[in-house]
Amino acid sequence: MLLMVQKYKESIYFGLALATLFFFVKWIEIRFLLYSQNIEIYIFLIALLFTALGIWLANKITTPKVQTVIVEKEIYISQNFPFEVNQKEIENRKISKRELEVLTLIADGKSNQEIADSLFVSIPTIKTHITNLFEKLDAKRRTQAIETAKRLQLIR
Amino acid sequence: MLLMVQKYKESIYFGLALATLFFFVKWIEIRFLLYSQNIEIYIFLIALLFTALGIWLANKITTPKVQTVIVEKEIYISQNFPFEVNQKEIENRKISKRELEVLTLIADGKSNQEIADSLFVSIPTIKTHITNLFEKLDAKRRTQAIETAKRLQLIR
DNA sequence: TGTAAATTCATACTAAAGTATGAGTCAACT
DNA sequence: AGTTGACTCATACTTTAGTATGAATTTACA
Repeated sequence: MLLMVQKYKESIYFGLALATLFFFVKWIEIRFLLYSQNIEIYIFLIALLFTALGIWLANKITTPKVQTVIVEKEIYISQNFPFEVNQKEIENRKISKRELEVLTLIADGKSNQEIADSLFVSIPTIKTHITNLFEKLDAKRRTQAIETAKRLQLIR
Repeated sequence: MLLMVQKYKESIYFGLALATLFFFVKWIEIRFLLYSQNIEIYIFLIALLFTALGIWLANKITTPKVQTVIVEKEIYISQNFPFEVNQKEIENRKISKRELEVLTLIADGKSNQEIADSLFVSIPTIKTHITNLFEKLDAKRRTQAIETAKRLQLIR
């Protein structure tokens, strides 16, 4: 929407510039046609003028290339008092509710058997959840998953 | 140095384009002067052509506009402020220096292999340490050992 | 109503963790 | 010099964890 307004604006500029230059051109035309019949010089001057106009236009119109600079901002976490679950991170990593439950139980030091019993599901189910968790947390082991999850404030 | 070569190159481009367009212009001139005496249309076409040339040239010559966008990437660092090792508990449970090292690495999510590599000892040695740790921490698994150790403030 | 995501389960397998037992080395202490 | 505790290593074994693959079911949602 804004982009269209921008382009429209540039068109107006172009129109105005064209009009202004046309009058200027007319003036030159009169002078040259009066003093000289050398049409080539006349054309050359117009060419120069409109080349300049084109360059000016191009600089006006062209959208700047976007260079993204990533600045790493360190966020220090005080683990104790104001504990708040990093919901954003959980959503970003698409960790489901069930997976989060499993993750919490892993961090409590529970075995797969114990987790399965707690959630009234089978061990293969727990294993599937854990495998998916490892993927989402870039972890290779449950201990690593715990470390990452706590660092990211996904769990207490 | 290279920039001058670059500019020189662009000048050649400009010259060639100018020459080419001049011949083109001549051709249009002949056609239009033959079929029409309307000099305004002729000028308008030239204006358009050289505006286009200008735009093309500008894109060739000018250094691209760069808009720098700074994106802050959040890095979470658990800087647990008032952390103090519960030395008394460590002594009570007779956890040795080496065992504490191993415990810390376990909590970092390291595998036995990685821990062994870090401490320049063999895997069986690490296993022995861990077995002793489990005894001293009343833990059955490394995850449980982590949970207990953190709860007792033995490690960060 | 179809479809995508979440949840569940299974089987078969490999890899890693954990257990049990025994033993050697070394430094500190008596 | 002998004892003790910490640290080391090994071998053999069991158990648990983790991987791969496929599939059924439920649920939320356009």
